[in-house]
Amino acid sequence: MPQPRKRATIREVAKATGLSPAAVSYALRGMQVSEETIERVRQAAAELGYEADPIARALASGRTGMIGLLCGSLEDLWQQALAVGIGRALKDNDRYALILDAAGDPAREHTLARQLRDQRVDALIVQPVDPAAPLWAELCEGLPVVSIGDALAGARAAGEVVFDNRAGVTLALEHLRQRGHRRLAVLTSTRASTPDRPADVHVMAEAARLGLDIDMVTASQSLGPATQVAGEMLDAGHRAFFCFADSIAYGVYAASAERKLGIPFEVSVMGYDDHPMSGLLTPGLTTVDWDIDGIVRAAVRIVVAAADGNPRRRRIVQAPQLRERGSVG
Amino acid sequence: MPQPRKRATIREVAKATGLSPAAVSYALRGMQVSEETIERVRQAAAELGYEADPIARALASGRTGMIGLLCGSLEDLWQQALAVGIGRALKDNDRYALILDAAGDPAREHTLARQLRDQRVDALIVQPVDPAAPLWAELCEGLPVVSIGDALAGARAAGEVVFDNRAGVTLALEHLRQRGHRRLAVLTSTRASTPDRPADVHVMAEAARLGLDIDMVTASQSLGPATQVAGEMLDAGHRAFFCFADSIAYGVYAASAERKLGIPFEVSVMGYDDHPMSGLLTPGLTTVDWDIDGIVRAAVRIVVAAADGNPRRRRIVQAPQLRERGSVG
DNA sequence: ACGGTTCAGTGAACCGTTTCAGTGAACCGC
DNA sequence: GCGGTTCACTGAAACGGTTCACTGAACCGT
Repeated sequence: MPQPRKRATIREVAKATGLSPAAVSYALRGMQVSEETIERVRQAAAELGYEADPIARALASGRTGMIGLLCGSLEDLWQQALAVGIGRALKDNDRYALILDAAGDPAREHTLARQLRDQRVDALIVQPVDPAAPLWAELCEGLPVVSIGDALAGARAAGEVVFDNRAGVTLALEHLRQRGHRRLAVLTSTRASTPDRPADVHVMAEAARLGLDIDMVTASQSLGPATQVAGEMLDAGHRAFFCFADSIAYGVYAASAERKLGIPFEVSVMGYDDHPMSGLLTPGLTTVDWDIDGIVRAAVRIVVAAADGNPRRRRIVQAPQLRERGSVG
Repeated sequence: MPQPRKRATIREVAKATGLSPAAVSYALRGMQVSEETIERVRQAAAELGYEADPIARALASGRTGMIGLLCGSLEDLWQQALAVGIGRALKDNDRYALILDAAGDPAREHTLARQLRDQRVDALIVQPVDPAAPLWAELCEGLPVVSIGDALAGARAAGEVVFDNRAGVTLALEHLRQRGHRRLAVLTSTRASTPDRPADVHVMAEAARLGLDIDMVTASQSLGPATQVAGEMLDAGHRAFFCFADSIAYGVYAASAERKLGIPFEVSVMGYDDHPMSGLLTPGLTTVDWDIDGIVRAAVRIVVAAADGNPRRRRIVQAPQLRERGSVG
């Protein structure tokens, strides 16, 4: 397709200043040239409306200045908030994010992760759907990867902001047990949709330890499907829910309302994440809070350092906090 | 940075098959070559693990297969939902989206829009913060642009999914008036933060027509700041709100709760958008529904056609619908 | 058997940068 | 005033594809 007005190239700037393209390239990045020449080049570039072509730059240099963000499942409101937060924080670091959505699908995660690498992102933040995939080891050599949520198995990640899901699950289940619930419906998320499902394993182990009788089923984090699944569990007689994402818990609210069942007197619900909307519901959703701002800050700090070539390999473990609001009777 | 295992290039595939690089390039895209050769090239490519480098491809051909999505303000839950929806719909069309967030800032919108063009996106979907910016005219020649929300002034857009904001505003204000409210606090969004603010103009005109006394102020769509602004208006004695985004209305809920003011008996709220969460609140948020699925479908259909080189220039006007749920007393 | 079309494939230019190796010239201490 | 650095800059080769203009062979009807 013919661009109507052709853009100025570096060669034209070179011609205009009587320098070589190489000198212009250096000047615009402030390397190896005299202050005076830099100024001259800047001026000429401004006059010609020249701006370096990011694609050509990426091809030649192998870097883009962008940071890839691969989300596990953007249906989830909490993950949406995380993505937006990371995007904003990166912007404050004069970087920008390429946001992609794996939609809870390991195969798609695989494809998109490679795609981001091929796009020459300087670093990658990933909230892995399948943290055990061999893919990560391959990616980690040659690209700094920061994982959020679960640690990447067998891969040298540049950083990790790990959720202590074991503690989070314990917190949630103990709370439910303390309130007298012995039989639970557990709605897990696509966030942990891999065969081994580390989070699910914790749930089963903890449930066993606490003597709880659980009925586990996977639910999507979008409201419609979550409501559907929650409804089925209600109809099956369940009255106490542990949802592995606040977004899923919202489905329990919706399904309960449809059936004229009141929360917390007839139905009890626990969430996981603490999305801002959870505090607005009536009653507020009791949930496990992961301090989203802290996660954003930590991940961005690590990833920006890594993208700049700073090798500090950090592992941050995020501690959960019970946020009691009244949805558990 | 040295890539540990170098990727195979097209020249290696050429060598392996005894063909020229050009022939391989054609073969992999199924042009001008015999079936037999195509098969041979495919096989060799698979064996070598060859995959075309998207950056080099973009530089040479000027296309990437990606579609840019420039959101007005991703703080807004509704716009988040829109972005996710568009991302998923594009995926179903074997395309993928590059999502960027203008954060309600026209200057940033300007920068990011050019950045997307420079990234060689095949087409652009934009939810303009400043639909009157001269930028759009410049972008539209050489790149198919589809706008959502407002039409782009003075630009030959490839398509438009326009919200009939005049009708939406009328619907909202008439509803409030009918319920007996004469004095309103209007919380507009950064979505319309340009000097002329077409949406704001509608509000003032309609308010004048209906004899309403309005007090208009801009609020951010994130919960914290929105709550802050709503609180100030409550403290100033306002008891009836028209919010130009459901996300802002959530702030009214929060601020009212803080002050122990009940909705709808002591405070009335109208939203604008209809985000799924609005139906979950108690009481449900009365709002103006824009049929987000329809918008997604329309925008994606147009943009995919445009990216494929199909020139049909469509303008779709979205009609609003009152979704009455009980937040207006 | 002949000019004219197709067909399958080639060679080289090109896309717009970056970067490596090198080149004078100026400058350094002694 | 001489070897050695540093400085400011240049030329050309990447980077990894696509595409334009051709070419030789096969095939066509007559």
